[in-house]
Amino acid sequence: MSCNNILKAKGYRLTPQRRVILDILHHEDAHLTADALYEQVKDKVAGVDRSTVYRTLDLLESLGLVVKAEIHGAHVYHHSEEGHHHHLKCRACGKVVELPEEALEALEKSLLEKHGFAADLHHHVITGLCAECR
Amino acid sequence: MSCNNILKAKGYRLTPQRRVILDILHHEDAHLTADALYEQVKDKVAGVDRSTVYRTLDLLESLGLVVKAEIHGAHVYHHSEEGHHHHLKCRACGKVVELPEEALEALEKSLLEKHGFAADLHHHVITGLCAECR
DNA sequence: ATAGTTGCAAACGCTTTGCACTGGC
DNA sequence: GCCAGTGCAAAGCGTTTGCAACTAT
Repeated sequence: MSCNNILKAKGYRLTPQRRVILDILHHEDAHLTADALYEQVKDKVAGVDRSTVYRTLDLLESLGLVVKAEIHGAHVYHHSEEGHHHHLKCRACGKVVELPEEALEALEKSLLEKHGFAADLHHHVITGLCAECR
Repeated sequence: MSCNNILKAKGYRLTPQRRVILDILHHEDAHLTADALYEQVKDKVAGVDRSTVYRTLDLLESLGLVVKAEIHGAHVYHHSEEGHHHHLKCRACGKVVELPEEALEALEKSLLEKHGFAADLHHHVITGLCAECR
């Protein structure tokens, strides 16, 4: 089911602003900050307000359509359809490398077995130095 | 060498404010927010300002005497003498469980071998559900 | 003496809020 | 027509800054 239909099915309205925000999030691979998203929305919908972007992101996150993560104190948003994965962020060059979900499965399992802790390791960001910057 | 001496050795002054802040950080096991630290400092030094707490934390962090971490968008500070460790934070009850450094060593090693990525896994926070809240 | 350090007050950046108006359903 | 959703403006929060006064060395 498309995001649009999920919204409707839950009784939320499909406004032009939400349409555009969903559209951008789907065509954008990067992890957008609220501000970067606002800058793009602004070009397509005249007069949008930042608060609308924030409110929409909150809504989409609560519906599980968007994932919110944190990279160095900055909040980044990402649509959640493409399967879970993780990120390696280089603290020197800033490059972000994708990491498949399997990379953290062993850790997830051991935390559950040894500590009874069900970790949310679905969209994790790990900082460090990449191969080129070491 | 004590923190006090490290400060002096680098040409920084040992003011009453810094003395108190260092004292609290050493006698406090928890991870303090800047605000929580300020509240404690306030009781010992009349008229301290928040900016002094922030400036001192920045200084101590830059000297490596204090570690700054992030839990759900809140910055927490922690003195760095007690060896590296990690945290499991329960998203339901908020409880924070300590995790020994070894728990992430296997992951660190595999990231280095498979991706050439030297991860900063020294004070990591993992969110999830603890044993009681699952 | 003199640079490092402080308190004050003001500004900051990001995010949230209250409100009356608008527009999707 | 109803009520969810919007733009606007203002406030909120944690943090940073410029500056004149102070003080540890």
